[in-house]
Amino acid sequence: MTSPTGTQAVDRAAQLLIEVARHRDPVTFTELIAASGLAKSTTSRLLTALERNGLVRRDLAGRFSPGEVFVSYAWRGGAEADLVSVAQPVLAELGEDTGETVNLGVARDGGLVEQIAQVDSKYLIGGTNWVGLRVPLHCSALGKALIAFGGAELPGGHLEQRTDRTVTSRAALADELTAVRERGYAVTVEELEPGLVAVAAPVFADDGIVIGALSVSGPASRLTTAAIPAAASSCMTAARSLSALLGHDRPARGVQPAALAS
Amino acid sequence: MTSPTGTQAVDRAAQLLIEVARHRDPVTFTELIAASGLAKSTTSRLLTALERNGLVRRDLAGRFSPGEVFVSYAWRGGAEADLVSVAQPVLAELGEDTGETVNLGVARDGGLVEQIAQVDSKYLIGGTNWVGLRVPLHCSALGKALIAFGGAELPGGHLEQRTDRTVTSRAALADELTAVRERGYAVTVEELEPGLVAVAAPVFADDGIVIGALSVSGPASRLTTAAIPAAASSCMTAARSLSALLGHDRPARGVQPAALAS
DNA sequence: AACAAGGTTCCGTACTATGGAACTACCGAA
DNA sequence: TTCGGTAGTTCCATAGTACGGAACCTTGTT
Repeated sequence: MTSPTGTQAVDRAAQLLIEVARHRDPVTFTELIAASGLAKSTTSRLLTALERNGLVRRDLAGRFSPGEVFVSYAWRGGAEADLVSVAQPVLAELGEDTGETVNLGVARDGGLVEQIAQVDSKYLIGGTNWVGLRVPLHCSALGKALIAFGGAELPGGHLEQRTDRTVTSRAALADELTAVRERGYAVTVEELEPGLVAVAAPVFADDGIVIGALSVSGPASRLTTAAIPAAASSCMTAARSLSALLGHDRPARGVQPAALAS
Repeated sequence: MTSPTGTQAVDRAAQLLIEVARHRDPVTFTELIAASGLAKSTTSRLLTALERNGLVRRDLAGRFSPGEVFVSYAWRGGAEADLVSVAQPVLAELGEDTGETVNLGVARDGGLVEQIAQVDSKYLIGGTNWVGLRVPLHCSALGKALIAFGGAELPGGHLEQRTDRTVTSRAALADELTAVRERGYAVTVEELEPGLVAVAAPVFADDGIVIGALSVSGPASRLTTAAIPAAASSCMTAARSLSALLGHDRPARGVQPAALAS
């Protein structure tokens, strides 16, 4: 059986590249032969081509890691820029849906979450521009969503009491995070700022790790206990579709290894 | 003229992929045709193959950005893990050369630099294990090297006075950074901790941005004014060879576009 | 020294990739 | 609405690239 695409060589090379990029540690030539099912000579030729183009790198022991092209993409922050641009339409739709301020947040060092994209509320009373703003993990909906699903770690030390409703007990927080995992979304009610209520849901990358969270924020007067479930539901749907755009739960990735060999 | 490598299709696809990965913004099909000099049909076929394998992504407007494989590599922190492993032999040699404690540092949020790899001093009096330790940019050699070459930004606000020799005036610091750029290396003499002297030089990624710095640290008794230039010179040499390993100043990257077309 | 494992190069053949042309889709203008 | 122009995909016969078995080289092991 042959693939009728007219790109056999490229498909094979791409699968080798993916095999290298997905592994955390360098991959050996032999492992690549096993994984692809290709002939030694073919594998050697393809890998040499990938190496020549800077897509893979060979260390002194002859093992392969992703090459300079990957490295400079990552250092440049390409993934985050990409996330913002891919997310934009999703944020817009969520904003349309709920009418409230919508934010995309990612974890930062030091137990903080930074808002990296925003859609403004349709109401006169709504959030200001929070892009670039960093808030603590433990008292923001974005932060709780990140921690609950493994996208961030709560730092040691004192948990700042931002308002009289801020949860500062680690035990209480742990219980709440369990609830977050069960529900699929996080809520903060006036824990960061009096009168501010938010819900958030996690965003997954294609390999299942959490890379950020999506939130809907508004005044306590609109996001009442009764209104929260609907907002949370929209938020979760949006987060899921953003995850899907990033390749999470993608049903089948191109050619399967078995189909590579003749 | 043809390349006698037996990998024409893979080379061409790799060049298309690189063109997409290098650009900060999405690239159009037409730009890719121009850049590669290939026929429309060939370009279309190759791009479809890359897309099918998750190496590029096509947005709604039909423009191309790096695909999920790049995104998840970057989010996973693959580049940093890679840096540590690529750097290890270079650090080891620098340690051998100078006998002092050698560190690799990268910029973190909040005006800090984190040491992510280390080789211990050969002497009994030397640095302890600093891996994971974060120190301020303005009073560490690593930090100054990073700021001077654009790899980090000095945060606003108060510059902490760690010792009586810490430079806390922004004007004085600016002057010193100019000197760092001219010399190619940074020095701190008892500015972070009494008795501790260090020199550092920047490490460049393949596209010329600064991703980290390499330092040599020791007690003031050994790293005297007279001994500093030699240590700094070794440090710069090591930093340059590490940069070279990362592809910086690589003379020619594989096949040139002109050679792609038949 | 002989062997084994890991990788590369060689070379004739088979079949994959090529690119011109035809085709489709979409857009803006008249 | 029709019309041209631009952007991109599919088709197909042909050329020539990529294939893989086997020979060969290199390095580490018994």
